[in-house]
Amino acid sequence: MAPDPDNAAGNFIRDLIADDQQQNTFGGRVHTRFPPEPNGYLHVGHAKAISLNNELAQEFGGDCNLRFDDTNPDTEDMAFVEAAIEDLTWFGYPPSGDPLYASDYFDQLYTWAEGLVEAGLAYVDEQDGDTISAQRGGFGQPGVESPHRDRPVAENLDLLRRMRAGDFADNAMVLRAKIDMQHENMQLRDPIMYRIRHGHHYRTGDEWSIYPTYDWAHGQSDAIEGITHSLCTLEFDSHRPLYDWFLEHLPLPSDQPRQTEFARLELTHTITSKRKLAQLVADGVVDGWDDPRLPTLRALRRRGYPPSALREFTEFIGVARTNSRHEIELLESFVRTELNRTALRRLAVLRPLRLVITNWPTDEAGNPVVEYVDLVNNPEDSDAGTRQVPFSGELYIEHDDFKLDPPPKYYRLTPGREVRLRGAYFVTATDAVTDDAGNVIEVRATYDPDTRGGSSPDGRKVKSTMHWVSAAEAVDATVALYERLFSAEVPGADTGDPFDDLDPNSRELLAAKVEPALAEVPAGDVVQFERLGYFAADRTADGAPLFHRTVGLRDEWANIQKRQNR
RNA sequence: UGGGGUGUGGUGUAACAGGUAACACAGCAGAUUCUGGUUCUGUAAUUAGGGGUUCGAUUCCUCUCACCCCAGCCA
Repeated sequence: MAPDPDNAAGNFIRDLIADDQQQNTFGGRVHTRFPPEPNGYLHVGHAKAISLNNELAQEFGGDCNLRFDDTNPDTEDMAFVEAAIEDLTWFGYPPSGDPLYASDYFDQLYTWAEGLVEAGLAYVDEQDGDTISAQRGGFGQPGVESPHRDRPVAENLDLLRRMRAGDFADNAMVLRAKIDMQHENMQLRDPIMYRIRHGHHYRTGDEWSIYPTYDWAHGQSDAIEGITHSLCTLEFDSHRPLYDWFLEHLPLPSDQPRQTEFARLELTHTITSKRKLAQLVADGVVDGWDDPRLPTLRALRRRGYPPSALREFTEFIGVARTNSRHEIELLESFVRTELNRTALRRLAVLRPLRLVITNWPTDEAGNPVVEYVDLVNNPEDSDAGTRQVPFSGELYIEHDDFKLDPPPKYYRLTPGREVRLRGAYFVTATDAVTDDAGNVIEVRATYDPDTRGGSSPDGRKVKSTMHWVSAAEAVDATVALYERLFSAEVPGADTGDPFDDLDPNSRELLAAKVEPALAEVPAGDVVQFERLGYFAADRTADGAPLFHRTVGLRDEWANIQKRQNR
C-alpha cells in the first residue's frame, strides 16, 4: 500500500538531492552510506536511517555503502558486525558487497594528519583531559589556547610519529586541529583528532596505538568512498562546520561530500539509547537482545514484525528536521495491515474454560464423537484454502467469552443465550459449574445439530461467534503476551530515569490450548489466533510450542469496557 | 549564559514563486460481517503568541515565547 503520492510524507532530503541532480552537483552521482558503530545491535531508530539511505540511493540510481564506523577499540566487536549484517538482510537491505570499515582507512587518515601538521594546522597537546576541557571555555565564554599550540612543526611531527609508534601511555597526549579557541561553535575550539589507546582493536589488532575520533574519521571516510550525501541525525548539526573544515584542508580524491542532518526516529513507550538497552539486557529485565519486548531489529523479527511493514512505516513517516516522537500505534497499524493480508487464521484458546455439550452424541464406548469441520485459512486470501479441525462435545472456550452475569453490551455466551462456535455449531448455555470461590470452572450447553457449519437453516441470527478448541485433540502451548516495556509514553519523562517507567508485568506467560495444526507451524511464521491477535511461532528451550504475541487485533470490546469504567 | 536548530488537529506528516489547511494513525457515530477483526460511510479537531506588509499570510518582515542540540581523548 504505497502512500498516495499527492500526500506522501515529506522528505526534504529527496528534494535536495533532486536539486543536486538538476544542477549536476556531484556529476550527477548519488552515493550514500549507513555507518553503524559495531558496539551494539541495530534497532528501530537505525531502521529509519537504513531505509532512508538505501531508498534514496536506489531512487537516484546510486549506491549505499555499509560502513562500520570502528574507530574505538574499547567497545567494538566482530560479533556486532555479523549481527548487523544479519539484521540488515532480514530488514531487506543486505549489503551490496563486502562491508566497508573506517579502520581500513587508518593509513590514509594518518597520512593526511601528518599533512595537516606540516601545514601548521594540527598540533600535539600533552595536557590532561581535564585541562583541555577546562581550556575549552563554555557557552558564551571564549576558550584559552593551549601552551603547546604553537609548537614547531618538526616537534609536532616527531611527537605524532612517536604517538603512533606507541612510545606513550594511554591518554598521554592527543593530536588537535588548530582552528579557533574563541569560536562560538564549541566544536571548532581545537577539536581532538587522535587519542592514544593501547587496547586491542577487533580488526587492526595491535597495529595502532592511536585512534581517530569520530570527527576526524567520518567525513574523510565519506570522501574516500566517494559519498556524495552524508546523512546523519540532528545532534551532528554543530559538527558540520568541522566536517567541512577537515575536508577543505585535505587533498581529496573526489568531490567534497556534504553532510545533511535529519531528526532521528523516536517512538512512544520506547527507548533507543544503546546504553540503556544494554542495561536492560545486563540487568536481566529482558531475556536477551532478541527479547520480543525490545526495539532491536532482532527482537522485532522474533516478535513477528514483517520487515515489509517496518519498511513501509519508515518510508511513510518521511524525513524532517523536527524533533518528534511517533506513536507506536502507527507502527502497529502497519504490522496489522500486512499481517491481516498474509497471516493464516487459527484457533487458540489462551485462558481455557471447559465447555461441555450435554446433548452431543457418544460412540459405542461412551466417548464423545469427534467430527471434523472445515475452516477458512484466510478470508483475505482465497488461495489460502481451508483446513479440517476436530470438534467434539468437550471443548475449551476463552474464559472471557462466558459470563454468568453479563455486563451491558456483552454479547458473548451467557446462560440462555445462543452463540456460534466458529464454523461448527450454534450452542446455547444452560448452566455453569462454579468452584467454592464462585469462579466458573465449566460451562454446560446444548447444541443445535441443524446448524452444522455455523449457520441455521431457519435463518436465525446469533449475536456472536467464538473460537474454540476440542479438548481431547487440543495441543498445549505456551503463549507470551506482551505489553509495552515502558508504560509511560515518554519513558523517564517524570523522573529522568526511563527505568522508573518499566512495566513489571510487560510479559505474561499463559498455558494455552491450541488447535492441532498449530503444533506444526515453523518457528518464525506468524499466524492469526482468531479474535485475539497475531502470534509468532517459536519453541521453548525443550522444544514445546511457544507463541509470541506480535500485536493484538483492534479490540472494540476493550474500548467499550474502557468507556464503561470511566 | 554564546552558537545552532525546530514550532501546523491528540500524534506524526503535507500544502507554501502568498489564494483561504489535507493525509495517516488515534477518537467518536453508524453500516456490513460466521473474527466486537477486515471493509465501508460519516464526524469532531490544527497553523506557538503579538505586531506589520497585502484585497488576501501556515507561507513574507518583525518582536516575543517554548522546546531540542553543542563545553567526551563516545559516536
